[in-house]
Amino acid sequence: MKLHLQIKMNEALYLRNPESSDLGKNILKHSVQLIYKTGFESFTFKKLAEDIGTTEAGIYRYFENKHKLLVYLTAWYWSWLEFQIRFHTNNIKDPAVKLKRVIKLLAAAVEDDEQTSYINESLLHQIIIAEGSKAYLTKQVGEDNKQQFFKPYKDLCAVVGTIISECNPKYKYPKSLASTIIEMAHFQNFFMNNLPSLTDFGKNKEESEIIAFLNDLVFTSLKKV
Amino acid sequence: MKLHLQIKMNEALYLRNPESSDLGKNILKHSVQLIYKTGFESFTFKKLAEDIGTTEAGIYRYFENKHKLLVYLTAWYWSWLEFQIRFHTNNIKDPAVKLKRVIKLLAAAVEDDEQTSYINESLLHQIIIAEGSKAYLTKQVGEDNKQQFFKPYKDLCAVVGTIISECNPKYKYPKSLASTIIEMAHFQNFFMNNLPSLTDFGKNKEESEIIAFLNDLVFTSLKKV
DNA sequence: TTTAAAAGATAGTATTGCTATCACAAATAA
DNA sequence: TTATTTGTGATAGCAATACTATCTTTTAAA
Repeated sequence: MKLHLQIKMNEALYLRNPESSDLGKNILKHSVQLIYKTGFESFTFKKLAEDIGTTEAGIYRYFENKHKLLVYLTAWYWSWLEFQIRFHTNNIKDPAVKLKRVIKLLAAAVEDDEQTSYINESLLHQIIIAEGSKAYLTKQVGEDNKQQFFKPYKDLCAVVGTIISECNPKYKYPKSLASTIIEMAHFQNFFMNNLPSLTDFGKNKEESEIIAFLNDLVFTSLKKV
Repeated sequence: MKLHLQIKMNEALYLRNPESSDLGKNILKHSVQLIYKTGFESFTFKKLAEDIGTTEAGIYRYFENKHKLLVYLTAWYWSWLEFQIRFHTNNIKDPAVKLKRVIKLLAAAVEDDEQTSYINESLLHQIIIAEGSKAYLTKQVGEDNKQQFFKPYKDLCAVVGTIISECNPKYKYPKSLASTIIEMAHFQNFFMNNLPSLTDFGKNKEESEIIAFLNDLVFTSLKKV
């Protein structure tokens, strides 16, 4: 049985649904590769078109601009990650065990799940680390938020926040702690690889150490006094 | 007595020292205002030149491109903040009291220190919140790091990390905790104002709550068992 | 089999991100 | 004092980016 996970995306993110055609799927696939390779700043629709073997105008029929495409990719990632979390924490009763699983899923490298789709999750994970926050660190964040572009991210935070509250119902900052561990799972990874003196993991560059750090951070915070 | 704080900047960040002339100082002053107003993405040297009343070519004589200017401004900010921290924690013996001061300085709105310089620290603080991470979230981060562009940021993290270690010498992640609280002081502020459901401060939007959250996070982590 | 939708091909335009050149004024050195 | 350097202003220009428009061909649904 070949299971195909379909993620329902916000329609305001695209002009034509990229999942509805080969060209659209190619846009997603090659944009992940190209952004990964060149970074978001020097990524252009022209280069993407050349990569795919189509024309610039062709890309513009799917996405209004590269910012929308980045928001699409990040939204897709957060939705996918929330599914992964629900799947891998299903039937776990102990919220602390659950939370540990979540932290591992957030901070561990993603193994590419080839049959899932035309999106390489492992590359996308790297994109989220380096470019993810650019999706919301803009002047249009308010507009974009009104259009619900960040719903998948907020949903994920809410899921994590709920587990935190299950661990300790008296803890006062479940949402902020949730967004902190999500952001730090990525930032500490970026720092470890690029500005290692900002972390304690510079020697080994092992993501297991990031996981240990986050576990320590979270579980001492949630310890009932 | 009018004290004038001079920050020694990395010379590779500029082509001509902006602190050495009126035009240069105007570039710094107006770039802070314009980036604050329009965001870094739509900020251009053309617009900046119009704002100042000079020409685009004039700006290019000082800075190679807008990325270098952003890195300059962030480096200036971190240097300035490190000075603030050293100044305001001077003679405090208890490292825990010191750390609390630091967290407050990181997370509290900056009151503009008019006589300090032609840079509006309060606006610059807002720029760091919204644009600061774009200084290093690029493909050139390795190159930029080699040229020591992020030294002020790393120095600040080191200072905070040292205080953390003074609080609890056995704590295993002083640097990562330092970078976490610095980043979160800014991100939680951005979230509070733009994506409030990612935080627990949405109702009141008081930065004192961010400070309380960070204090809780840090001091439970550092509690000796 | 017709007809509509998607894709390809090509053109064009405004803005961005620069570089180059020349003239002029002010500061500085001889 | 004159000569010379240095900074600034003004203008031009060019390649790349970020789109929009139109027309034709292919594909696929009715």
